[in-house]
Amino acid sequence: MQEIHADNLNVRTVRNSKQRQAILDMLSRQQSHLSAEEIYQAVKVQHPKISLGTVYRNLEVLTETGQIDRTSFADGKARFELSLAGHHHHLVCMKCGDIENIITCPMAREITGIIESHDFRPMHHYFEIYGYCHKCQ
Amino acid sequence: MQEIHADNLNVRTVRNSKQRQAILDMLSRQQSHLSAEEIYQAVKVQHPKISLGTVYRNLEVLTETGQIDRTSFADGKARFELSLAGHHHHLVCMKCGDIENIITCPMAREITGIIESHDFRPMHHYFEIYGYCHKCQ
DNA sequence: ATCGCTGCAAATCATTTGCAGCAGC
DNA sequence: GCTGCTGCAAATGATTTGCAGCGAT
Repeated sequence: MQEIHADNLNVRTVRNSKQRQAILDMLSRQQSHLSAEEIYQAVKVQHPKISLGTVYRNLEVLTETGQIDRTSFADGKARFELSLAGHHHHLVCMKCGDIENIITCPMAREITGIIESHDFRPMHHYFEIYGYCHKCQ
Repeated sequence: MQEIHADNLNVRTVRNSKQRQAILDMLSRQQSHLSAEEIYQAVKVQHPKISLGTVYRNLEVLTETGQIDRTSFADGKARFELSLAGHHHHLVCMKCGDIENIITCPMAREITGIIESHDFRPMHHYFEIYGYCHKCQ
């Protein structure tokens, strides 16, 4: 019988695995925002036996540990990128699908004031702008 | 042989149907943002034979004609509401799931300026704030 | 009489999950 | 050795689509 310490209550140890490392390496070489399927295809080149399920499970762990960011887009797909960039928002091209980051954030004093006047406690937010990039106008 | 006028090139006539009207009626009695499944369940009360496929097809037509607005939320589900409210954004409660509209829009001069300096032509945008509503804090 | 719209069922797409064996620590 | 992680395959959930008949104009 194992003793119960605070340390092993609700604590899941996260191990390293070649697959998780491969996903992370791949995303650091990548500038763009990739869907789970795209990540799967790219990692498969070096790791032919990796499964899409494993990719999804790792994307979730990496999101929880804050190493990557997940964003849901209007097409109903989530896309992922390294967290390095810090907090930012997206310009999504409706023609070529390209996604560019902008570091400007709308959560300014004026807007947080309005939100709090609704008795709402904001935790996070999404701000995605859809339109046409310089190549596609 | 039918003559070809500009009027019937690429123009799809939209007819009225009891099902479409029922969906619209239902949404006007409703204040909240409903998923396709919720709309289906609600309309089924008066229209027991309506199918979920019909609901989806009508939601698409009504969105295209601008009578309703569709928004994709982070849970991967789209939700719908009458267009009456005009342009607005959402406060989404992460506990009870309630969605409140705010008419404040972050697309101010400062931000559109930054976007255009990226050579990007914005068409529309989403701004959703996730957090806790007054009941759930 | 068109042809858009319907119900039904099957198909598709993104994502999740059960399971038995393998692999970090 | 414990237990998290994997590949595989099947399950789930949201949404779409093929089809033959019905209904609005």
